[in-house]
Amino acid sequence: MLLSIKQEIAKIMNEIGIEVKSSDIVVPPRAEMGDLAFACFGLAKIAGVNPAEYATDLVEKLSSKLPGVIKTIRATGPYVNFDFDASVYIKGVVSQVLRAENNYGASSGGVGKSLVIEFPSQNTHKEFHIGHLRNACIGNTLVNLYRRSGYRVTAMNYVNDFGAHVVKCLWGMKKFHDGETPPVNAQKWLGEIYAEASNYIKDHEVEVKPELDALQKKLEARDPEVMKVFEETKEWSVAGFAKISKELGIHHDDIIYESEVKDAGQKVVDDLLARGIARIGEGGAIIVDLSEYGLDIALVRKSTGAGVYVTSDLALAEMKFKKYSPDESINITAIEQIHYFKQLFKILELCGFKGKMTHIGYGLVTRPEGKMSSRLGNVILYEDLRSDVFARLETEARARHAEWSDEKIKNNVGVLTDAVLKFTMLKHEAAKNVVFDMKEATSFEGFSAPYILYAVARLRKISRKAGFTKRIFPNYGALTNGVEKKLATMIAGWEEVEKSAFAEYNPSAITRYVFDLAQIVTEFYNECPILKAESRGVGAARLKLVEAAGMVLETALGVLSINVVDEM
RNA sequence: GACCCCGUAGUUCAAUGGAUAGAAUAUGAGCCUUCUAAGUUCGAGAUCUUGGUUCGAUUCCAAGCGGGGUCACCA
Repeated sequence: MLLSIKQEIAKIMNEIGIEVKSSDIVVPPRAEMGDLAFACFGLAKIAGVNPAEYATDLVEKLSSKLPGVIKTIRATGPYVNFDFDASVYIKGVVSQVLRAENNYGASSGGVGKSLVIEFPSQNTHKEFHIGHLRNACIGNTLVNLYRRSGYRVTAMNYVNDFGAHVVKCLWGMKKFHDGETPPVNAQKWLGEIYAEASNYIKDHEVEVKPELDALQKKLEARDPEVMKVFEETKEWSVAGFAKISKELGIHHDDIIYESEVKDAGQKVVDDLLARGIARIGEGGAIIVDLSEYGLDIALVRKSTGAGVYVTSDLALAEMKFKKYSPDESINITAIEQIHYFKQLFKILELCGFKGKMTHIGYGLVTRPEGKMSSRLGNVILYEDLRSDVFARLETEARARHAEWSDEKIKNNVGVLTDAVLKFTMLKHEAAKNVVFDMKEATSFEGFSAPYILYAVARLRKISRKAGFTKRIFPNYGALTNGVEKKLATMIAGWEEVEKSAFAEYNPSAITRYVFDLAQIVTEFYNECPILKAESRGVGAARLKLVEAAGMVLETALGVLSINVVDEM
């Protein structure tokens, strides 16, 4: 509604020869400036008149042509301000949202286009840590955003199951945990062993290197005894990841293992060499010199003949483009790989790949306490974080709801835990670091998931209790509080928030919006009674606003893959 | 050394070439016979420095200072 009003005003202005875009018409910073505003500086300059005069003039030209929803138009200095008829406007917003339901804000810009998005691309035999969690949250949100705008999306996971990390893990298992029975969460156990081994190796590199090299050779030679352990442990990781994916709402359409593309990658390197894109560098290693593009030199094969990360990535890209011919390919990784991806994309471009390739880098996630355990170093495991959050929220919930069954506590707190984790991972722009402060994240105050879910729970409660009002004719004309219009504008703002979050690959725009909306919902909750409204018509109209607000809140949270609860 | 990113209330984050730079926390003072006080109202508090472009710069440009990251055999 808000967007269409802007478009309509822009269209009317275009018709009388004034060149503006709908995005030039904005919601002004303060309510007394009206519901929409247009700044005349630019046009006044072109016309060679002073902006205030231009504004006065424009008001005169437009006043007879405006759509019905605009009650008044006035010049305030160099600005033109538009005021809405609250009744027409609120009714318009509410009916548009309730008609579109969860599709409110979705578009069809991507129909006919396709996209591959690769995340979180964790390794087997290693931990699923807090960084993977952030990766998955960003990935989920982007997948949802692309699908909502009509793209055919292939969510892909590229899992590295073959490399030095596997050797370290298997070595550590033999050295420190030989003969032990793995716990229920064997995936997590492997990750811990990897971290343990990795830390140990760092301090004892010289003495253990021969053992590691020997094990690597055996693995590469597919020694039956080593392969047996490798296959078994890989399966533990894979099964564990599947469980986590389910828990987080990740659905991958395709999972590729590095071992499947490793050999093909070497062929790509041969091809690069044959085409003169790559050449032989120091010590016989194969390199691609990208210094003319300001990207230094990329190593694509070690002097030993072994592949490196980019070797397999090149083959993966080839496979991706061949299989899905995407219009865009997106990779989500930690931000320090930004240079690596610039190199990879440049090499692909030199090979003739034409599709758009995007890398989205995210910043570090840490906890304020710093190191958690000497054995794990700074690694924060997803499972550990999750159970910490769960325990904290469970205490709260039990204190508030002594009558709730264990089952109910478990379900309710489970949803809340998931929401806390996801919201915290997405609250800042991807490229920025996040400090996971337990107290802040699980707090029910401020910029947090519980605050928002609480607002949703309250809205749902009103809807349940006010069922009878549904038969009453809503009296939008009697909504004169001001908060109602404010809420309508915030609800209507979702259309543009979704568009910009999508255009800028920025899930944090959604977390902020959801919080802003929850705040106004809470203000509305306090200011505008429904069950005890001045009249039944007012109550009915407000109930419509409650339903529309709830719909948009749940839609926006849904884009973030966050579920809601009925009660808190 | 080169390249990339960043610098906004005590702290964590927003925003915009334009109206009085928004929130959250922390801090001070209030509000529960009222649809859940896991809430809410009010107060105080910030654009690293110096130049430049502009009618207008926190935003764009340059330099400096400060922080982070990367720069062929690591993933």
